Amino acid sequence: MSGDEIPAALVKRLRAASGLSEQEIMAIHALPILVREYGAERAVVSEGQRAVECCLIVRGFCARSKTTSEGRRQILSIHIPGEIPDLMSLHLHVMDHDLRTLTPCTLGFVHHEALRLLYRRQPNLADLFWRDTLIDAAMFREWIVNVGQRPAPARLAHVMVELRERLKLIGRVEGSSFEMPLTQEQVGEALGITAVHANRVIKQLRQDGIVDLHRGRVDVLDETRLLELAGFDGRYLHQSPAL
DNA sequence: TCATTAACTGAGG
DNA sequence: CCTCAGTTAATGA
Repeated sequence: MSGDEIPAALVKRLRAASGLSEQEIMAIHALPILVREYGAERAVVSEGQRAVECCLIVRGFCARSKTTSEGRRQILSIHIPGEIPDLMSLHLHVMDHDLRTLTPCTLGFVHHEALRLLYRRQPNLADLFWRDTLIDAAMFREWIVNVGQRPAPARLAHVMVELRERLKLIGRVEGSSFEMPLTQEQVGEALGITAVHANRVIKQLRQDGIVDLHRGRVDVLDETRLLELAGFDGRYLHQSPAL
């Protein structure tokens, strides 16, 4: 990871939300960030822990999840480079869920104090992070509808389309194809189904000629039918600035 | 280790 | 009777 490229995806995302001044970009690049490497399926912060730093994803995919007393794990959200999944720990110090890696990851850690200082010096950035947190909450609402009300194929389709829209912000969609490097076990955890059933659903979408999930990549075969199946309405992502 | 598939089971419409 | 989904187990990449 070369020099000041650590917050590159973060800057891209914030830029997509609204303009960033040179000063604000410099302030982000000046953040003291401690970089650590993680393997796949590693705990970053766990429920009950007291967080003193926030985690910026530099490379790889992470997820927030909770595990029931019976040991069933539900993925609550998937996170991509440029995102700070545990921004809330700045105000809610004790974690109420787990943050873990899905794939091998490069993670950047910023102490809460450094973020507070940034907020004081760049109030516009504080607004942007606040906005980010609200969109995060909107994604949770959509996730609940997804897992609670959609049939499994539509659930998978919806997760795929949302992921694609977010990957677009950091320039990581290539034509009709994008990364979704989850194992079928992890797909099952996201959709609330077993890995075996996740396999059936993936197979069905492939056979129906809608979408192919293969070796951590999604290939969209039929955009129209994918959107229709997902019942996707991107309003909740609040990406279009002029509305 | 992960993905795939079959066979069986039961819930529910 | 049909669809959806969990369990178990075998097998392939």
